[in-house]
Amino acid sequence: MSVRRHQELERPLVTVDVILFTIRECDLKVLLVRRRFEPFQGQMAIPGGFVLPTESLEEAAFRELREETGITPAYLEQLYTFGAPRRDPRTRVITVAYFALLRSEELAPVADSDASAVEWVSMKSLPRLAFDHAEILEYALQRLRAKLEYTTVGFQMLPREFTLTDLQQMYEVIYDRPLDKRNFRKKVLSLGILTPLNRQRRAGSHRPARLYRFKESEHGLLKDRGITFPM
Amino acid sequence: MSVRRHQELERPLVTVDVILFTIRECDLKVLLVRRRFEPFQGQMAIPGGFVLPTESLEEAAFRELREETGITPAYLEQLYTFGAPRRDPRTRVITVAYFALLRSEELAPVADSDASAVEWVSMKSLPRLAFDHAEILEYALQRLRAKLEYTTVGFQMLPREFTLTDLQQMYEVIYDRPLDKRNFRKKVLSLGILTPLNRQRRAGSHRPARLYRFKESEHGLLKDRGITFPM
DNA sequence: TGAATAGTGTCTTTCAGACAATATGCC
DNA sequence: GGCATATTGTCTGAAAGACACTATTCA
Repeated sequence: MSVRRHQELERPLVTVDVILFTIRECDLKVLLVRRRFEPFQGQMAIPGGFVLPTESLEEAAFRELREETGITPAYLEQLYTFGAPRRDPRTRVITVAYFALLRSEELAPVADSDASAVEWVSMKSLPRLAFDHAEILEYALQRLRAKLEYTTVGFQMLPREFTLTDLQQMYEVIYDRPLDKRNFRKKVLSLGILTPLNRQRRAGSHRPARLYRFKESEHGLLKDRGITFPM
Repeated sequence: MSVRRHQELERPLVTVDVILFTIRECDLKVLLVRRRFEPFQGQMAIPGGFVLPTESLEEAAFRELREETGITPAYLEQLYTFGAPRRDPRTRVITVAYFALLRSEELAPVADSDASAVEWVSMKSLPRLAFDHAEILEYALQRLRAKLEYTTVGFQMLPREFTLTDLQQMYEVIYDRPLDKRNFRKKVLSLGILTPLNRQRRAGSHRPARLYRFKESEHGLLKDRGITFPM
């Protein structure tokens, strides 16, 4: 069929939503906005907005996140496209969802924008969400867990310098189960993706912990395989 | 921003394209259509079309495939959404690509529809493709290879009854490298997902091969893990 | 010296991967 | 018997997973 014939068809709206995760207070948090208008006024929703005519989908994702929250994520990838006919009660809206990670050190003073109040919400105590956003978030969590098993994207949620305990806690929080400390460290260190630093972090009246850095440059972040948590 | 404010924005067209793979003549084939109109007239393209106002994206994928080729695939999942601003020279078109598998026994007499001639093309000798379809196809092949490693979707491309050699050849063709026969059989049989039949296939002046069936019912096709080819 | 967290090694089991000889059916 | 494909088992090395004690700092 020609494009011409379809110029008159009802064109759907296309939006881009961004699910942004980070680790904070030993907990997995997602960034949500509170809706100021109907429908679903007052409920929380995944930040997002319309795709502009001249930008790519990924550009739209970066822009919306920046506009709504002032944040540029450390990692961003396309998640899935949601297009059930009645997912928005007003009109047909097809949403390309993106999945993003933020370093916990860059939590920034979440600027709340013109249109919405922005909040970090624990994945363990999600409120009722607008539209089909609960489903989208569930899917994003699945993706996060899956990706942690065979890539090193998880490091994008840690501060640049971290302890092995920080790292283990990140996995434990996301998998929601404890890991064996010895096996975890053996595994991580054997991967050769960490640079031990000659500094330590002191945090109370106990032995200080060595700090490490992720060898980012050598690893494509996307194509790297080799991590096979869990244990 | 309200939907209202954006009613006037240039809305993109949204199409659904379906990359349909099967195994045929010991080769991985993809279903393509020859374009009858500009742009890219005469070139081959991935079958697809516009999403109708009341159907879901997945419904659109099934419908387009049926309309253009008369085929209903054994497996279908969303692949990725392509939305670069100039990927269609005429207007902004965002394409939700789907990834589908067909049993080789159901190759059917590919009905060529009103608008296009349909062909099975070897993945080893792809012609120049319309739009960004070469990129989409490359991505689909990556996904197919990845999925074969940790799911059993591959069985959706085999006839219902097959020999272990059939199965091994499928993996070899898709991975484009030979596998060890003994290790392959050991691995596959240990998974317990095959039902050996009391029948054999005779194919020439040599020992006949035992036939097997995939235990489809017990396996969710999507959530099943456990296969870890390659060898 | 007690409290709190950091750091470390062994054993067992499982699985991937290398490798070659025998079995069966048809001509 | 000769040809062509089907079928089968052992060994080795690597990695997963279970498991508990010592080290360091500070109050």
